[in-house]
Amino acid sequence: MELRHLKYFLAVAEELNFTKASEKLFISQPPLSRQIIELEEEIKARLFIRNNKKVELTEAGKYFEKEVRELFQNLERISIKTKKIAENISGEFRIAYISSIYAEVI
Amino acid sequence: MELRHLKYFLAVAEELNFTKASEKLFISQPPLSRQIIELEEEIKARLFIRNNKKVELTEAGKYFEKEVRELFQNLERISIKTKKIAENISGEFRIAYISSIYAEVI
DNA sequence: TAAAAATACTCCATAGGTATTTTAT
DNA sequence: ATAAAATACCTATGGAGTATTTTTA
Repeated sequence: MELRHLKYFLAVAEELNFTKASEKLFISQPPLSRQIIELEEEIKARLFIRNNKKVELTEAGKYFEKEVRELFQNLERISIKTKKIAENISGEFRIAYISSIYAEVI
Repeated sequence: MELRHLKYFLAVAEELNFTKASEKLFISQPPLSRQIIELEEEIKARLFIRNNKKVELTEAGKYFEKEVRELFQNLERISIKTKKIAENISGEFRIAYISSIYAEVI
């Protein structure tokens, strides 16, 4: 499983239409279908019902969507905070340096 | 960013040695180094210090490791529960079917 | 019969491999 | 002098595209 699978899943869960979701993702429909099938095979759970012309989320799919949305939000939050920590380290260093009576602005 | 990047990051964070981590991941060292650099570029934070022969986590890297570990645990939990829900749905259906007075064991 | 998903292939981008260089002790 | 990461380049797996078939309402 890769984040790609999860991202594609969210697009289909939102559009409930593989063709529309593929356009939104700027890929064609067949690879999108394949990635979703791969995901369903990997987690061993059917996520969509493609019975009656319209695509629906299964109960498992509904749960998965909610959780995967949170997971992406988490990842975003983690990435931003990691960047902030990296900046703060150099930030603190810069302040300490400037606060020296020998400091020059460079 | 893909889960691959995060998985590789955790391996290096654990081994603190790119060569050993690459062996553990069954890939060679150069692609591992590249994937880690890609990750650092994407989140715009240096995760490792490769100064003095030994690899160390930066402060940002330490935070990122902790959070990414949790993220993977979450993903595992989500996947398992999704599978359980999918099984329960068919499980309930089977019970409902068998409970019918017309039911046959098939 | 029409709209959309699945299948069958082809192509190509990039993950991964090999060889080598750089770096730091 | 050595151990390990980075760089350069090559290979090949699998993600994405195109054409077509299948499905079901």
